[in-house]
Amino acid sequence: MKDKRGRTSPYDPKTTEARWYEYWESKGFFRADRLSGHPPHTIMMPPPNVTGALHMGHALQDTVQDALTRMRRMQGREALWMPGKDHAGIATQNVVERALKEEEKKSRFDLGREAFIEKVWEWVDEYGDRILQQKRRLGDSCDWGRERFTMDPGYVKAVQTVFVKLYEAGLIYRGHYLVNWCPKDRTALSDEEVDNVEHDGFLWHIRYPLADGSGHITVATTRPETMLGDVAVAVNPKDERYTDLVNKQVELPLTGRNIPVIADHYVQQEFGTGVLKITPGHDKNDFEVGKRHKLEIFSVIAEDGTLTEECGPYAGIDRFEARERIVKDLGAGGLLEKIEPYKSTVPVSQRSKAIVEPLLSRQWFVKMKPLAEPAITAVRDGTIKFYPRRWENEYFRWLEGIRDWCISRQLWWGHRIPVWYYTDSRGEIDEARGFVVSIKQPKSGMVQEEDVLDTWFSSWLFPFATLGWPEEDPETQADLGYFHPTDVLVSGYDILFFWIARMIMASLYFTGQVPYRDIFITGMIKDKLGRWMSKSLGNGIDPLELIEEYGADAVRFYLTILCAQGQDIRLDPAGFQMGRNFSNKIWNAFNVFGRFIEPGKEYRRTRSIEELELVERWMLTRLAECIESVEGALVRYRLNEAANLLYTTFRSDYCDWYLELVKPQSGSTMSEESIALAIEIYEQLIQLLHPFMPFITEELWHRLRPRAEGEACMVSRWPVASDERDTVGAEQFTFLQEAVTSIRHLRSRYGVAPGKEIEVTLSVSEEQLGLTEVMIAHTEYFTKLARVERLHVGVDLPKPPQSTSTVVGSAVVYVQGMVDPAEERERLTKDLSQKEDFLFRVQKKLQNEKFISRAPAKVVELERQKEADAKAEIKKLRDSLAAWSET
RNA sequence: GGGUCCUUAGCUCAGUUGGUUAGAGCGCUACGUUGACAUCGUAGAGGUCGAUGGUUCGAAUCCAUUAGGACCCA
Repeated sequence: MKDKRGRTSPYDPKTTEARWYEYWESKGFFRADRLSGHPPHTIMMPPPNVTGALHMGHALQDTVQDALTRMRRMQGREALWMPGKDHAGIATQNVVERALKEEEKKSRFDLGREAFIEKVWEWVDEYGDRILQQKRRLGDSCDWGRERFTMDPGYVKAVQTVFVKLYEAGLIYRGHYLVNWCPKDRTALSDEEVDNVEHDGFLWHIRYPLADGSGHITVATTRPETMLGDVAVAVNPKDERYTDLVNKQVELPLTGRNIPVIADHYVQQEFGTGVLKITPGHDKNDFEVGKRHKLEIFSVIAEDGTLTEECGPYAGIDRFEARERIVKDLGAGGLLEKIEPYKSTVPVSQRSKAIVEPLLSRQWFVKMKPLAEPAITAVRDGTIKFYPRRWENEYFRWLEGIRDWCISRQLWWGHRIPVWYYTDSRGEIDEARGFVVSIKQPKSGMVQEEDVLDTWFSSWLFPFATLGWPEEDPETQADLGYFHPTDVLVSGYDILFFWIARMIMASLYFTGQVPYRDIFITGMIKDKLGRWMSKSLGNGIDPLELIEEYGADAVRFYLTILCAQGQDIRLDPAGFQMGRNFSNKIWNAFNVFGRFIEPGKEYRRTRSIEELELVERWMLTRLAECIESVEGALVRYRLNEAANLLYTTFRSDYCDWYLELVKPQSGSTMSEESIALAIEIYEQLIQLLHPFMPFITEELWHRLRPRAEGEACMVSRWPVASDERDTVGAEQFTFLQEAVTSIRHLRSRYGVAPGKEIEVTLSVSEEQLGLTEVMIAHTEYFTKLARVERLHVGVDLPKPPQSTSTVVGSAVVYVQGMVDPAEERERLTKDLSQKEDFLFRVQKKLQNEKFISRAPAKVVELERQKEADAKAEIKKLRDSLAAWSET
């Protein structure tokens, strides 16, 4: 650990991380076994997409999950962190299609369904594990032996069983509805997969001539290309401008078709001209209007986004090109009254970014209301709790307004819907004969539904499908019974509806249990400027590069520090230096006593707390308090608080004060007893840090003491806050700290050379009499920390000649040998006025009768104490100042 | 249009159920290589907690209004 100059070299994560990960895994520490006899603690990892690569969101969420898992494991729970990966229908299909095009210049249609799926499997086999390998670099302590893929045979069975059961319960139905259609991916989408994006468009005012030749009516629309599918124009029944025209016929331009003018309250009079074209085949609202008025439905846009055969001269043209042509043709016919700029929202596919087309098609749906109700109750009655609470509102809002879920996708990669159709003599599907819902082919000759299921239709089963459901053998039953319900789900709010809420519905319906009791919602990671990280912006930060540069522990620790109660995180990669610096500090601190450790020797403290040094008693007290606070922070999922507490305790308490005082003078060595306590405290601190920084703590834990084969920090027993405390000693030490700080302050102000030794007089007040002895006994502390050569302590000592002073509570610290009256007066005057301001505020409070009568006694007592302290300090300051005025 | 969140030191952010003389990291200033650590230490500068009004003995924290920003839903 030393370089040529005899200096300790910085901590190098590369030499430890891979080694310890292999060690843990080879010892089976990640495995969770229900026969252990320990109470379980389960976390389900949100399964990453097989196509994915590790990004900062994973790094953050895994850090949280791993910290919770490791802490619980150390606390004696049988901690299962269940890993898996998601087949991610569209995403994966797209990736493989792209690869196919690049490598073989082929489309999936060139290969055909079977061969294409074969290709996808090859791809999954080759690259699917990449992200899970990357997660190992972070130190994730998941039970890899249980890893599940949402396309595993067992998982497939779970998905199909769920489909069949929901169908049999009347919760799945098939029907022709207007669905969100993505012309790019050529599949239906659920409402959740569609974003409404505002864009700058136009409002076209188009004249529809009246069939009787008595003029025209002007329609305002944002989508002229769909006019070919118009079946009516509509006005508001209250709109007097158009009352006469209702029930008349108008001629649909460019088609010659006659369509009626209808009255419907859906029409807003203020919008455009107050006349809407009704196109039930391509607009959800129009669809409803059409239903009310029993109008026909025309589809004029095909699945690929081009206009259909029925569109005459426009057939086969893409919808946006058709828009331009139609507008042009209308203009040429004198039917275009005006065009005005107009901001409207367009539905966009979250994945492909293509504009979604409402299209009439035959799809499969889940009736959600019956599933949603118990899920609402579970959160309402507190069975499930959100951290932070505010996400409950969002959850309720969605579930209370829930709409049926379109689960069929016109893709090839995914769970094929377990529905079978009869065929006719030519082998063609004969829909007229209906269908059979079944996992197995019900009859030879029957063919399976071509559509696959929405990816989320498999992910929503994750908490129980990964634990063996629906197998009924006793082994898996027992596992499910033991690990489910899980304890906490850690996830981002981006998949609150897609996944979190749906899991609750599925678990409740199929297992009768909630999937988890707590939901910890993390913030999302943004870039330095607050923008989402995305490939197209190129502003992503690769966690693996960060690990390479700073080490996994540093990355994890800094992410934990940032992870405050669901707030989004603006990430500045330079910030990870903090984590690295802290790692290094931990590493070097060990060296202070570590270099005196005799190999193979076991150091155990024999002294009781009464026999310890003042600083040791103080440190033990601080440690116990720290453990309590960390504990409290962790149960409330305040990981950032826990990390902060440990940071301060380690850095300022342990390193800056404790180690500075117990480390030996140059040339001498540390006593065995002293080493033993340093080890004891250090050991607990690194155990507490282990959940956040597993690698470095494991390494140091082994250097600390001789360890038996198979022991490890990660499976060591979590420290318990000890009763071995000395609050009186701790207070005395705190006073000493303040005195030292003020001496250092004076040294600094007077520019005293660091090596120069000084003489100090400490004048305490009568009430502090007890301190005198303690301070004298610890002159050495002053020497070590502030280079005080001689220390005089007494009650109300006079100001030594040629000295400067500062006030610490009701005590005065005089530092001899440095004097500058002007400087002194200035500083003391400033301190005095500050203190007087403070006293004024406190007294104002105390003079307020209402405060005395209404505030809790404890608070009043505290203020009284403040008043007394401030008065004592002011007195000392005045005295000092007076002494200066005399000279 | 409905809803949620954010606004605290130059920057990025913490701040339990209202009671601290409002904190951290980075940055900045001065000094410093004393046998753990310059990926460090010591000392320091820097904030009327977006604005206004209210509730309260007491407000960064609760309520209302308002300004700016982010997001979700329609």
